[in-house]
Amino acid sequence: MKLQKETKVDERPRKHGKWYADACGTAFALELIGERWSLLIVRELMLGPRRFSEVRASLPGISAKVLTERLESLEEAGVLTRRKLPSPASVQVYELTEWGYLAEPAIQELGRWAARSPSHDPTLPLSPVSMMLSMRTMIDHQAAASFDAKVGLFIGEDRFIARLEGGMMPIERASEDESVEIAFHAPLPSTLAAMFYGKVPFAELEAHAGLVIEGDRALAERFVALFELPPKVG
Amino acid sequence: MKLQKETKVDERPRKHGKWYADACGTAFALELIGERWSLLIVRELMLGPRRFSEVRASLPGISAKVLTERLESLEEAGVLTRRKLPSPASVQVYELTEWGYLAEPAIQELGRWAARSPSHDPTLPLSPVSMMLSMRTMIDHQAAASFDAKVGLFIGEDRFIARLEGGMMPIERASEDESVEIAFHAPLPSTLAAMFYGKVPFAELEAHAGLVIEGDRALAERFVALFELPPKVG
DNA sequence: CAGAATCCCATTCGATACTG
DNA sequence: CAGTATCGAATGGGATTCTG
Repeated sequence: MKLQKETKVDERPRKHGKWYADACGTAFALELIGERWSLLIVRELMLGPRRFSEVRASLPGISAKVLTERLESLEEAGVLTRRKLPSPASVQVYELTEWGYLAEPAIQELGRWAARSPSHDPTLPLSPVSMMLSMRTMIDHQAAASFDAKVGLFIGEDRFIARLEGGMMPIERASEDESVEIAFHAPLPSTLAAMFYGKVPFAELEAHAGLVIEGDRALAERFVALFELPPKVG
Repeated sequence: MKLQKETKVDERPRKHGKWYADACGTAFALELIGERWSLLIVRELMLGPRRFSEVRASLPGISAKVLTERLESLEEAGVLTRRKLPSPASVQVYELTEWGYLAEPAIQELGRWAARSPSHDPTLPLSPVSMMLSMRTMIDHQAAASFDAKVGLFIGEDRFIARLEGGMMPIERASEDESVEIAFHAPLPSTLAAMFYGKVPFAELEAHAGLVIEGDRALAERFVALFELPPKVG
């Protein structure tokens, strides 16, 4: 109960709604997720609930303080909720709200746009979740329409399943040892990036990057061919 | 030439690429346009080149300093260029690059998403450009496919022409007294918002909000019916 | 591990004044 | 009009410490 600080009368201190007085939806979006790190936190939760330390580990450079603050304001904005997992686990996780999950197209469009910049550097590290989301962004829906498959994408400890069907490709964290038609095991997200976007041949990545492919290789080739980075401008 | 400041060795001070070390396109987008005000500046240029003072006037609360800084970093990022208009005018304007114009879908998706928030307040002021962009966002492309028209949208001093054709609706600033099939004159952007999104009847806005409609009113009704805000979540 | 609380410096912002 | 210069205040955010 500190009562000092008489230099400012503190009329409506902050909470969102402070930055831009603008009815434009874009401006309002920026009030909600326009602070540094906010949108990347949303991105990390896009494929399911995560714990504080998991989010922090995926965001190189964020401090505990800032992550705490951002999680608070995102919760307040209704983008995510904090939830206590059932009994035995009993661990706290952060999960997007229904509306929070609807931010995916916006995240994708931003990524698609930035990827077309002449100055985008794709050699930096990448989180497993952002690699998965980029695949959902860059998939050729036309070509994928005639391709049904269940594909395992295993990056280090992170295990995902992509269900390709009718041109759509939802991705979830793999519950357990689910059966898949093809499985890609990679030590790092960037290995998959080299394969899907760099079109580096399987053999090379298997020899030098620790890639392991299970299942029909011709099918794997067809799957990889579904993904392509948008053309640069200029 | 101040040479003090030995407290920091200043290795690679800034320039974009500083914030997030992340190959994810979304993260890179945030490096480029994630600073406060940046994306709104891009928005204001989305319908054509503008002068410093015009941008400033559309962004309530931005200071000259910050606008100058943002224009510089956006130019550096390749999002916009500064250009001197031909001879008689000889005035400086800022214009998006080809790639800068490609940001529109990202801006739209952010706006569409935010508009679905339960806490979005649509009663705040709105710039003419953001009203126009929102119309491009909220148009029902299905319904618009069978509707060809040239529509004038005149907000105070700002004059726009929307060319509805094949479900698309490019909007440009009106060059002069171009002929249109319908024209809406409104003193404020919010008047149009009330009409297109609030579905306030023409008569009421004509009586109390200074709305003036030229052309076939039945056609105008059909046109207005093409626009609708996305449903709130919840 | 998840976070709250402090400390404290660097950066950023906005207001104002000034200039070509 | 289109910025530049300066200054004080607010904010940001990293590091560290503490707690359940």
